[in-house]
Amino acid sequence: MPTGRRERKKAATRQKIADAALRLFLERGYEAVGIREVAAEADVAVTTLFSHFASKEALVFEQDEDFEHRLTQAVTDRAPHEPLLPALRREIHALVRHCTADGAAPIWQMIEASPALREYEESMRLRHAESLAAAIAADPERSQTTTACRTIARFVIDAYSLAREAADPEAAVDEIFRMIEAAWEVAAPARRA
Amino acid sequence: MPTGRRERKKAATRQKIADAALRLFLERGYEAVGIREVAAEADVAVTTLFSHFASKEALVFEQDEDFEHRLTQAVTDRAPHEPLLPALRREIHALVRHCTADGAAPIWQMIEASPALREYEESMRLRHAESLAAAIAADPERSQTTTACRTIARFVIDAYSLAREAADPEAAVDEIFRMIEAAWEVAAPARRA
DNA sequence: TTTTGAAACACTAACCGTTAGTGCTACGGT
DNA sequence: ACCGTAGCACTAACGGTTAGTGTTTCAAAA
Repeated sequence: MPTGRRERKKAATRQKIADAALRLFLERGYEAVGIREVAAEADVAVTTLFSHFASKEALVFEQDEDFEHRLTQAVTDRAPHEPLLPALRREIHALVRHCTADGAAPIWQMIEASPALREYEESMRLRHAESLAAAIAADPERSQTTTACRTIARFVIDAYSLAREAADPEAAVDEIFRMIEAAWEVAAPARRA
Repeated sequence: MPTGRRERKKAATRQKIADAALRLFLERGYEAVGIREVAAEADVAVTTLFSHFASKEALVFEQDEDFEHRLTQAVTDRAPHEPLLPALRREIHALVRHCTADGAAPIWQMIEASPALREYEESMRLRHAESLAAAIAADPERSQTTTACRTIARFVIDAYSLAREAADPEAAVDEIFRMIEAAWEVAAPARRA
C-alpha cells in the first residue's frame, strides 16, 4: 500500500545523493572526494547519507539490485521448456553490452582505478552468484545437485566479469559460455539424448 | 645472499605480530580487537605492524602467498606430459583438506563471521586466479586463448571456494572438477583424439 | 479529526583503520 | 671502520563509519 509522499521524498533524497556522488567522483576522482563533501553537495547530513547507502562504495554501485533481479528473472521468467543456459547467455550478453557502452566507460574506468571499488564489486558478485544459484536450484527442470547449481552460478558470474575485461567482450561471452555449456552437460545427466 | 641477523629479526617480528593477532582474534573476536591492541600485545608500534602487513585483514591471511605459489607450482612443476587438470585437482584436494582440518576450524569460522574478512578473501582469490591464469598461459602444452586460460583459472579457484563450503568437501572437488574438465576439453580443440 | 508511532533527517562527537612525517638505531656490505 | 639502507618508533592526523540524541513529517489507528 505504501505509495505516499514519504516514500517519494525518500527516493528523491536517495537519488539526489547518488547523483551528487557520481558527479563529484567523476569530476575529481573517487578517492579524492570525501563522504562529507558528498553529503554537503547533496545538502544532507552525513548520517542521512549512510541511512540510504551502506558504504561509500555503495554510492557507485547504486543499481546493484537491478543487476541481481535481471539475472534471477532470466532464469525464472524464461519461456517454458527453454533451456537454462541460452537464456542466461542472452542476459549476460545484454549486461556486458550495457557495461561496455560508450556512456558507461568513465564509470568503469573509475572503478578499475580504485582497489576499494574493485574489492567491493567482487563481494557483490558473490552475492549475485548465490542468488543465481538459488534461482537455478528452484528451477523445475533441473536435475542437479546443490553443488552443481552453485558451481554453474559462479561460472556465469565469472563469464560476466571476464568478458567485460576482454578485448572483444561479446565474443568472450560466447567463448566462455561454450565452456559452461559443456560443464553443465556433465553435471546434468538427464534430458537430451 | 641475505641470511643475516636482520632478516631473521624481521621474520621474528612479523611472526610475533601474526601470533599475537591470531591469539587475540580467536579469544575475543576479530572485530572486537583493535589494531592498537594487537600492536601493544606484540610490543611493537602501530606503524611497525603496518610495515609488515598491508591491512588488518592481512594479519589473518598471513600465509596467503604460500597458497599462490602452491597453485602455480602445481602447473609448472608437474611431471612432463602430465595433463594440466589432474595436477590441479590434486593440489586443490590437498588445499581443501588442509583448510577443513580440525585445527583450522576456529579460524575459518571466524573468517565466515566477519564480512570484512570474507570480502578480503574474495579479492585475494581474484589475485590468485590471475597468477594461475598466467601460469596456465605460459604452459608449453597449451593451445588455448587468453580468455580460456583466465576462465579455467577462475573455475579452479571457484572449485576451491565452493568445495570448502560443501557438506562433503572432497567429493565436491571431484564433482566440480568433472565439470571443469568438460569445459577445458571444449576450449582445447587440439591434443587427444 | 485527532492521536500516535514510526521513520526520515539532523547534529555532535567519537571510534577505528590507515598513513604521513620524522627521526633513531642497528646491521650488512664495502 | 664506515656508510647506506632498512627496520622500527612516535605523534598526529585523515577519512569512513557509527552511537547517541533530538526534531520534523507523515500514515494510519482511534
